[in-house]
Amino acid sequence: MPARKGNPGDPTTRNALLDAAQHVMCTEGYAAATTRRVASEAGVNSALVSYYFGSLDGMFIALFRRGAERSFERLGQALGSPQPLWGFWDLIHDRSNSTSTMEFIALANHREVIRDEIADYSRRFRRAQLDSLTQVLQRYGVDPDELPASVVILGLSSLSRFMLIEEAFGVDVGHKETEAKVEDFIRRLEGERCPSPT
Amino acid sequence: MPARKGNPGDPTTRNALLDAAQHVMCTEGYAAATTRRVASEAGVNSALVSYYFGSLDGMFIALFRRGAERSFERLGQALGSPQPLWGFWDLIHDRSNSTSTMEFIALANHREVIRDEIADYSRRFRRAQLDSLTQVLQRYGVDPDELPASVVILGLSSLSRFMLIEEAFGVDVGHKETEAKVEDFIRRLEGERCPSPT
DNA sequence: GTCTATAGCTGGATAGAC
DNA sequence: GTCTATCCAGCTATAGAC
Repeated sequence: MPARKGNPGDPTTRNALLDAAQHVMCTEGYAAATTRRVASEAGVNSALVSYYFGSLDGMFIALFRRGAERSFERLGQALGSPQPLWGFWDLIHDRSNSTSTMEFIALANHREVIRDEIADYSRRFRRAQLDSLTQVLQRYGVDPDELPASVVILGLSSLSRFMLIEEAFGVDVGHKETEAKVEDFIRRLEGERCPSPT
Repeated sequence: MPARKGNPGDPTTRNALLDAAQHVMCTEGYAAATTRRVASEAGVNSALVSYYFGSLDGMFIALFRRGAERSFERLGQALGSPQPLWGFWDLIHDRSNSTSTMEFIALANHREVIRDEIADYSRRFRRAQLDSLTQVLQRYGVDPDELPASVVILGLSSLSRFMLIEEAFGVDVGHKETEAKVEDFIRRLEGERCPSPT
């Protein structure tokens, strides 16, 4: 189950390295996440990246997995809440995940191990979404021929990611209207958004 | 109007360099598009990258602009055709542009000049889409309060890009159904897709 | 225009001291 | 566990020959 090789070591330092890697990656792009840069951001020596993760690839995979596990947990919570559609929309519409996802996609373009990792995770994630939202929509009386759960999932996910990317560039033409339409749609099925009691 | 600096030089070599850059970028990621790698792919010496574009950034900008100009032309053709919605959908659903767009977005994350370039272009592109599709939808009798042109544009663009990215990873759960729904939507407004006479 | 050569960096990974 | 020191590879950009 380890990313590749590397030592168990001190989880504090290990996490500090992953935190640093995430930060550098999101603010300056994956190419800036070098061993030296990440280690210096974490306040430790660059040799520790090899020690903990075996290689840079190992570090990226460990980072991706950590994020994926967190996302998967949050997906479960969102879909199990009293307002699964609102929960889902809020989850994928979370800005903090978007940048890092984009970087991993670009990274995957030329690192095979990363690509495989993301593909696996995406399928698992999508399956969970489909299983859950199929039941939810049925409960709401939505005709699955008229509007399949897969279309709802892909529609919400893609709109959310697209707008987040554009906003990162300072482009937001038409976003207000589109967001309003999405929220109208959810509201019709699930009622007004209630603040989560957590 | 030049990207930055650089010499006019031989347009054949210049284009060969841009072609090579595009190829390397799409197949191995932007980080692989180094002066040496690109020049060697183009069959010339790496010093020519500096000669033609002044710097690597200059090369990326020149490459982006070349692609943007082509896309802008094609957008005009698509939106001016007898079936603007089909034309638009086919244009954005073109696989060959998707990879390169993704790389530029990632690149922009840590190269300011690239980010500015993309932001400018995106706004211009969106404006043209909005101006044109607003009229088209009106002609089709679509109520702009019910379904604003901006929502149609963002919806189609985001779905298309999202699915193309996923397919690049070998993930296509739910794509068939979603594509079918999109095409139903266009068909209702614009009729069966007619093969372009060109 | 296109080349060779090179200066000056920065990178990943590892050996070995502590 | 964490460090220093180091090897070697690869990069950008430029000077100058042809």
